[in-house]
Amino acid sequence: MQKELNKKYNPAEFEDKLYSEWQEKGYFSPSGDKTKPSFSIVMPPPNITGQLHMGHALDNTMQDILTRYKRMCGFNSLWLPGTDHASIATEARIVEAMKKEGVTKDDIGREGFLERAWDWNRVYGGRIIEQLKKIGSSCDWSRTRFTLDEGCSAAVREVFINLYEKELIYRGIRIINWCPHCLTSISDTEVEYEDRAGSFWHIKYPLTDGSGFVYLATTRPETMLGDTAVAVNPKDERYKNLIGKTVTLPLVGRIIPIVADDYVEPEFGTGVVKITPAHDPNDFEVGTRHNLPLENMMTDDAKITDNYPKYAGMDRYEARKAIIKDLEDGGFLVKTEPHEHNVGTCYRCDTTIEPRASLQWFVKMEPLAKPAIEAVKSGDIRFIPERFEKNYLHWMENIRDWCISRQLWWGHRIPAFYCDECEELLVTKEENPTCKCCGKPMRQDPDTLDTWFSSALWPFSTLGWPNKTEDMESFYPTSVLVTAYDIITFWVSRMIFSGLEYTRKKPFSDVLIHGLIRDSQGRKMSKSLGNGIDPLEIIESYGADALRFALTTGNSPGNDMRFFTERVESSRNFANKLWNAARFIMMNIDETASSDSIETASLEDEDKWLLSLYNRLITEVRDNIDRYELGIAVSKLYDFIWDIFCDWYIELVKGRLIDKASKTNMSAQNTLTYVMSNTLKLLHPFMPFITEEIWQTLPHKGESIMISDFPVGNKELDFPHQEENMRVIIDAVRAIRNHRAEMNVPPSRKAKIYIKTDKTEFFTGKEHFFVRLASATQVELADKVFDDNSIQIITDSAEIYIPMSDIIDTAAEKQRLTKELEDTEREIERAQSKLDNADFIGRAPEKVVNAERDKVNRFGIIRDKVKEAIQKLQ
RNA sequence: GUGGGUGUAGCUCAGUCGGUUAGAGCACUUGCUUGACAUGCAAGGGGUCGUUGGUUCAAGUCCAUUCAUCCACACCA
Repeated sequence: MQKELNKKYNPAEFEDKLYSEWQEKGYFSPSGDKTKPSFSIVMPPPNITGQLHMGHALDNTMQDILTRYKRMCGFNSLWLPGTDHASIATEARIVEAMKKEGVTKDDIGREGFLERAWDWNRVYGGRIIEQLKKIGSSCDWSRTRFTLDEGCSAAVREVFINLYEKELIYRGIRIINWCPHCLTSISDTEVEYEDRAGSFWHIKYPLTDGSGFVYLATTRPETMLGDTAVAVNPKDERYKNLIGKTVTLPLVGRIIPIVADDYVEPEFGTGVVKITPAHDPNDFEVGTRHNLPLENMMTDDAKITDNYPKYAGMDRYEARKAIIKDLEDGGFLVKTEPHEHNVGTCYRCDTTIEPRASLQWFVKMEPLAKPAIEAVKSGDIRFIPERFEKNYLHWMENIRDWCISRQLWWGHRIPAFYCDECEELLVTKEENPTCKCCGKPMRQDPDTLDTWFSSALWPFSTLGWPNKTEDMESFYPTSVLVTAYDIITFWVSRMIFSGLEYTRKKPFSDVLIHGLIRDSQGRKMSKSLGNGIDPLEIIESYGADALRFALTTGNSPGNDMRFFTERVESSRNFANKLWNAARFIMMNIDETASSDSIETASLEDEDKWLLSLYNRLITEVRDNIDRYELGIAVSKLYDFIWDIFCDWYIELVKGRLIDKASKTNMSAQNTLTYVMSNTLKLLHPFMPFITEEIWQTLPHKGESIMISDFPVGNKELDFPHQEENMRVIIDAVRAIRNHRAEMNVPPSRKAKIYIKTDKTEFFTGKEHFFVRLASATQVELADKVFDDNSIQIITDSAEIYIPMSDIIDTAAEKQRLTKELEDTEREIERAQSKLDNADFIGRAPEKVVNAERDKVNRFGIIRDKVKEAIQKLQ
């Protein structure tokens, strides 16, 4: 034997060791065999700010299962890892850290800041990669990428310039979401809305001609400083005469027009709206239609500008109070009522965002969205589960232009240059361009790009695009993208339109969506709640295999899952079971036992039965994984290994194994070894470590289970007759155990059994099973009626008599038999009513009809025998 | 407001193309120092598949209705 398994299953002893062995041997890299089909996954790059959390653990476990499976199936397989610079999140963390040192961005300047950021990446970017290795991720680390590395940056510049030339990127003044804390614009997807209690302030603006007032209401009175009009609906009879007049803005004194616009709903509020084009997206639209000036009344950090000396420097909420007070004092405040409304907040820092007109770069979305919608509608790109297509399509179909410029330093700098002399704008790959008209050096745009701009290119920028690389050739489009549903709009949709636009190909064929891992009460795991469970701690206590198994079992695509430590425990117990089964095998086989083939000619029925079930398992597991039904695949493996292999097969053959002299000893050894070894292969994608450790210990050919061939279904291992035979035997054993348990007969109390059956061929030579598994002392087969003085156990294939009349309670036995008779009759009735139905006979498939006939027959036999048994008792 | 999910055993969840008597883990009851494993073995109890209707030979599964619950998107100043 190669080596022995430790008596105790202790994953910590071998998981890290095996991982480094795999890595050293280069198993994680693609085979490079071009004659084989390719399989590729790009890993959703974790942020360099991050620690591995349960979501990562699930996401990467799923990717690892698929990759290991495909690799074993012979595919030229690549799982490409990497990290994301996470522009805004990382910058915020660094600024925070600097604050503790009393340093600001301005103190150290752009260069100094970027130095710190790269240092940060060196420290924390590597950390998460080490954590990913802990869960067994078999990705090709030699291809590890970073969204801000040389290649990704080149791809970003290429795309930016290309889109600019196609006029799909433009620079302009639009309303954007401004975070006054992060001091940058953010995109619509990065805004989160929450309900907040607020007020509705009703105020009146005097008409300039002194003929009265217009009454309106607002939730943000401080923005009145930026009002450049008041609007009414053109169809609103009440206000028709006001259109074209002007009002004088209270507190400010500015004279502003009353305009007519359909946007105003007469039914809502007073039907009059104050228009603040620089601070509200809808007002901005109205302003554009009516050529209204933009009056920006706030600074970057949401304070009132110097244009309004009375309020200058006040924070927006302070200013609100002051303005309300002044309005009240001036008699302009009519009333205040409570009002709940949705407030947009920054997804990174939770600060209330400020809609703000600002000069930014945008991607024109409509032309890009069209093909992206088509690709999904046509089925070229498939979501699993399908329902997420709707989410995606809904978002794509209502998409607005994407604000991509950020007032941050950590990220891809926008490759646009300005000449301060002649206002020339140049978008170029050059690093220090000069102005075309005046020859002077140009100034680069200080802004960087939205972090998702580079993530959108991830499936191909990581493979070497825009260069025509071998990796692009072999692995693009990628096979499947695995991610959680909360990131479909942020990322998946942007990869789809980017891939289609720049590479003219879809970035991936399948999008496998999983849910979130919640805590045991169903809450999202979050830092603020402190309810997160650290996957690394779980691995330490239970092993990575147990964690992976727990995350996969009972999980189905798209659905959230609660995390219970008990579940990990039961997964660990399963690993322990497998470990001990392997130990048992090791103790009972010789060196000649073989794992790579099986000679079926000399096998016993129970061996063939096991092989037949194992063979079916192969097809089912393959089928389930191919359909991304990982949870189903894994539970089939669990059932087979625990119930079939351990609880039945091993128990069935113990006798043959112990008796080394028996003629059937060797065939039991071979079957055990063969099925165990190959079942390990089926399980390997799910539990890579324990399967490798055991496989290495068993007789095997080849270096590693990781690079062995995934089993293929084999017709020669189908043994329907033996399956039926063993079913009959197992049924009989169960029936005996059941009766004995119900009558509280301890296993130590052995008894003789007599079997009366038509199917003697099923029972002949199987007597020893009853001795071993059903507490029998002696088994007698005979086609005769046995003494009344015994209990009678009835299955569809036999009547079993156990002479124990002295210990049974006749009344209880009669009651039990009566209940059994009733149950049986109910089942017969149910099946018979189907068979009596001409439609059923006519329309149901023959197989189904025969199954029902068979049922009636089987239960009919049982019924008659039970009846007989009851009579005998009387 | 629009769209979507979920509702199955005490708890957490599976349930593939509509087709045997609806499953698992945990929990529970009973028995077992059976030579791999008490992280175990055997036996068992526990379900009107949220409600009501419909389609079908056949519904946990498909359709409609309604209740509960969760989420996404969009928002009226």
